[in-house]
Amino acid sequence: MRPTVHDIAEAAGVSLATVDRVLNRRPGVRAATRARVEEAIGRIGFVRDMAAANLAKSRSYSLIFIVPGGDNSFMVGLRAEIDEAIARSALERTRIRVIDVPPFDPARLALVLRELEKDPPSGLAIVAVDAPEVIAALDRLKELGTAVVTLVSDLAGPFRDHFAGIDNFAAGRTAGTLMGRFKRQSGGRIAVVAGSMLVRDHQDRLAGFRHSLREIDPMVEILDVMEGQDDPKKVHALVSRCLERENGLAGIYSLGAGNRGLIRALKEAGLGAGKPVVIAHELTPHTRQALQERLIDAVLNQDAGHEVRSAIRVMKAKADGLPVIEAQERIRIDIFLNDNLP
Amino acid sequence: MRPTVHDIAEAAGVSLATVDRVLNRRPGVRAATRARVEEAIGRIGFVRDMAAANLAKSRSYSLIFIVPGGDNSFMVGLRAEIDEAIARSALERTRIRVIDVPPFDPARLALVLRELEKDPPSGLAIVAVDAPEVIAALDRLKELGTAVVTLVSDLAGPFRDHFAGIDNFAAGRTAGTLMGRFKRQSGGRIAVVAGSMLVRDHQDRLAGFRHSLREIDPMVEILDVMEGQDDPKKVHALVSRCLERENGLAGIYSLGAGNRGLIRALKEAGLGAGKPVVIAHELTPHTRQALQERLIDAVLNQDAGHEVRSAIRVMKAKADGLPVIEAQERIRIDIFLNDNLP
DNA sequence: CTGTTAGCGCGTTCAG
DNA sequence: CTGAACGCGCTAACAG
Repeated sequence: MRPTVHDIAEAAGVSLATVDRVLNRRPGVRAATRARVEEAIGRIGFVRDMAAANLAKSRSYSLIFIVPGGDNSFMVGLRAEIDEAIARSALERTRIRVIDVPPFDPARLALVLRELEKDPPSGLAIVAVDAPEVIAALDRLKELGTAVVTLVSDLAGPFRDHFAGIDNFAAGRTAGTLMGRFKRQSGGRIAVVAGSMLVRDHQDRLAGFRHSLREIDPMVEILDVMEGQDDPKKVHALVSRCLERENGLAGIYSLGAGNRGLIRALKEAGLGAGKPVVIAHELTPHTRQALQERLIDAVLNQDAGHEVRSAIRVMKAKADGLPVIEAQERIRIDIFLNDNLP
Repeated sequence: MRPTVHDIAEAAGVSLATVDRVLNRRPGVRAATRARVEEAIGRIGFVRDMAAANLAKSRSYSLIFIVPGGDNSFMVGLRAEIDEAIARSALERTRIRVIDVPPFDPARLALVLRELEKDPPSGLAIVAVDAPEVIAALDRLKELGTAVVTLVSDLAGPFRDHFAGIDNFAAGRTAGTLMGRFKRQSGGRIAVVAGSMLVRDHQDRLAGFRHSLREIDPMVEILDVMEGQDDPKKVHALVSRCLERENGLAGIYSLGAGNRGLIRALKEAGLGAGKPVVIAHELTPHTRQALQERLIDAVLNQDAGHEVRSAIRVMKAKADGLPVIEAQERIRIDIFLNDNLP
């Protein structure tokens, strides 16, 4: 049988209340008594039963997710994963709420965060935009005791407790290597489609891609980045024009969203055997089908379900001051070919 | 506030004990009463607090892992992950025990399983060997109420509740596609090293590999499989001889363990630019370094830590008759290049 | 068949 | 500064 608070009390010759005060680092215990209790805790190897503690506190974690709205397939999938987590949350003393914000709107985001200060949640997971007012607001929430987790897009610095997302530089490097090795011959021109060069994820991916592709194949020519704003229509227009202009394109790297437009452009171009090697990000119904039809050669993915579950685990752990299992919370860069689709 | 058993009792006009009997499907309740209680449960939307229930029961899950001994790097890593889980298990009302068995020894395995019948654990995770006596023993344990999870190597059929491992056929297909696309020119001879063609994982991987590689490059010639018994020394001898004999080998697929031997043979051969494309399984310290030194081109991996944690979650859930989150328990086929190493 | 009561391990009053 | 007593949501004896 595992030792309990009673055992500590007995071993230290004090009462339960005193043990509790020591355990929860509350004032009102003489230093000597405290030392005695702590010694007893160490000696008998006590570990607190968090389940029982939470029951006694009737603690219920209030967790908030802030995600950008819009019809971006990836974000839609992310929302779906959060909804599933909400469905399960009743079982787990957890109240999860989602707040939608317009994409790429720091002012609005900061406003929402200020609102939260009135009733600070135990945890906040946020698809962050890198702006001073956002960082300031997060900082204040942290002061108020909220555990802050950045989701998908990171924000370097001390204003967050954890990042639930992938290493985008490594993802770009991986795409570069795959591109270099999938091409049938060295050299050639490579097109790159991004959402916007203003967000860090996309910058990092591009930098990684350039780096590793040039290393593998110095002869390659990487064309100017096309920015499609993650909008299928814009991406379609850009890629169509590019395919017309550039005869015999060797490859296309789509590092943002809006892949529906890319796929449509590829189909319309009706390329044959010499089709460019295409690498895209995020497994959605569209990219999945394109992979099966061999229109896309590889998809790099971040598992939104894993990100959401991980964010929840981390927020709870941080709220309780508990350690997290690093390996479990590492979000992998998934590589999908037509052969290993889930 | 969430409804509790008290609320049910009040709503149904019965006592707590009766509610408890209904909730736990225990006998001793008239059908009519039972119906009333069930109606009330549905009406007020009650969900049982498992943490409180487990506390009251002072339930503690006893979980057993059975893994083959030996110095195979992958299995060593698996054991390490189990040990970490054991270190955490004190916090989670879980007693985890590991039993080592000699590898590939069905008789011994069956014996160990028979021993367990005396005091059936709540859950059993086993790296299974596909043999009738093993299956029979597992079947009996299931009868006794043990949740059975196969680990790494599956056993098709109803004698297990869950498989914590990868789809090896898909893994082989993925390796085949990577091989076909990483080769600089079509055709050529490909060597395959396996542990033993008697285990299912290896059969499946080979079949998948053949399938997809032939589809991508029909001109390729796949040499006879070399069986190295997952033993570095044997693998080294086999590969060395093969490299000597086969001048200008286009690729090597190592679908088993013992990669230390493969790597040593590659180094000794001192191949230059025309070195074969090498694809191996399982990320270990050795394969990781070989990937960094560009001796190996890609490593397919199953995350042992994920497998262990997943097995534990599933055993607990099955023991409680709770549902599992399928997506969370799916073990991915990780693809590692030099760019995305964790 | 049904109800009463005493805990499970911990947190939190409210007296001393 | 310290201790006794009650309750969190649920289970399990033991009565009725």
